[in-house]
Amino acid sequence: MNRTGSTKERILGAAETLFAQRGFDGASLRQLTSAAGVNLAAVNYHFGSKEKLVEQVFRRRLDALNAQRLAALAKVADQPGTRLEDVLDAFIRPALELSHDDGGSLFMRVLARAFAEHDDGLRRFLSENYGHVMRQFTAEFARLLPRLSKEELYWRIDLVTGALTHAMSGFGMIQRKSDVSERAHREQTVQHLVRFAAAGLNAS
Amino acid sequence: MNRTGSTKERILGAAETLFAQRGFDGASLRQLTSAAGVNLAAVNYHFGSKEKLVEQVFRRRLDALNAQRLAALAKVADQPGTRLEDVLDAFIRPALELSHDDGGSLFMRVLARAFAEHDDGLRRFLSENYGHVMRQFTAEFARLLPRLSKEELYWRIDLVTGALTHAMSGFGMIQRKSDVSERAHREQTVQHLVRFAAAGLNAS
DNA sequence: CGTATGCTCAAACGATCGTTTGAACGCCTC
DNA sequence: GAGGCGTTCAAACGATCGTTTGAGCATACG
Repeated sequence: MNRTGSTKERILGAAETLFAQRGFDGASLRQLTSAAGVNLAAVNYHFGSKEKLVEQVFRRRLDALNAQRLAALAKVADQPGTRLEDVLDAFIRPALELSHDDGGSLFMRVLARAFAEHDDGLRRFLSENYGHVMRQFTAEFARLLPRLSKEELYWRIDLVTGALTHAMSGFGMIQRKSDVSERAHREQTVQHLVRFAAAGLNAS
Repeated sequence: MNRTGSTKERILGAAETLFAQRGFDGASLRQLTSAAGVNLAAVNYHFGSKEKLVEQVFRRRLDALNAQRLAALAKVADQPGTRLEDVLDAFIRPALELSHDDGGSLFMRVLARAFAEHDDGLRRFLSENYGHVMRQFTAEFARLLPRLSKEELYWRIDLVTGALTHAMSGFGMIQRKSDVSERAHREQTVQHLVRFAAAGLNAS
């Protein structure tokens, strides 16, 4: 039972953890408020409904993630010397850093769940609020891979996204060894992903 | 309301559809039995519980899928002329053919959900029943990619699995165009995936 | 014909769900 | 000190959940 921060922050933290562990349906408001150390009614008082709480859980992390992604992209986009790996790094690294923040790795599982849920309302929310980020990255990929048709490019970006989501959300078999620092492990992960994705995007 | 087949088959079909659409928690037995055109109590009578029904939904598709995968692998494994693309084809094509069968594409969404759920019981079930398939493919990949360390190989197979799951479960932006037959579209999809995955596995 | 057996049915069980309510509380301002 | 305001609280709301029950039905076998 978490006792630090405001009621809203405690709820958001507990929601992230429990949504990751049990899913949006599986985590009840009673479990959630109990873990947060707040009253059951606090969720509806502060957020209006469970659904709006889900939105705020996303907003808190994704606003920061996509700001970092766009800042990293801005440094390499439309530059003459930019390599494919640089753009991929701008796309991948902020996500991995988030997933190693406090509770951030749990959030990546929440995100993966959201993809799997296929919930139209949630997809619309994600598309409306963060679609422009994917569009900017796609434009830069198109610049660096001019020989790919638009359809082929979409396909491959989609496959990269799948590999990314899968890896970041903890599906993977790979675990950090005890003799490797977390920083070093994250760096290895970024490089594995960038190398794999660059090769895939560049294929034949 | 489906009226074809036995009660058990009708339940399995409706369960697959509703689990894909609403998730394991989100789909209630009342919705499910109503869609199947059977009595509410039929699920507990024929399957024992909702959880065991979930298991049977998996078993029905995965038994066939993995048998096809192993048969395809057996034709190319341990052969001198085998290319990486041949093994990937054996891994990818049966899954895509399943996902274009009647209701099969829904099942791939169920499978993606199961991954996202991180449910330990379900993961143990999948590992116990179908882990040997992944081990056989991994051994063949290791034979064809001798320069990769074991850790690197695991990493890349994991990323391939992520791209595969993502693509097959309908997350993708790519839709079949009306002037392309389903057979042709599936063939294109297989080739996109195999090319992307082969390049990724072979990276630097 | 009588009676097992396999299955289906409507009805109900207790539990848990998201949400709402109205009283009580702490704190600031007047 | 009185009153307003944002917040928290226990309690209850109706709805829906997975599961169980026992009667009723059909078919098969002696």
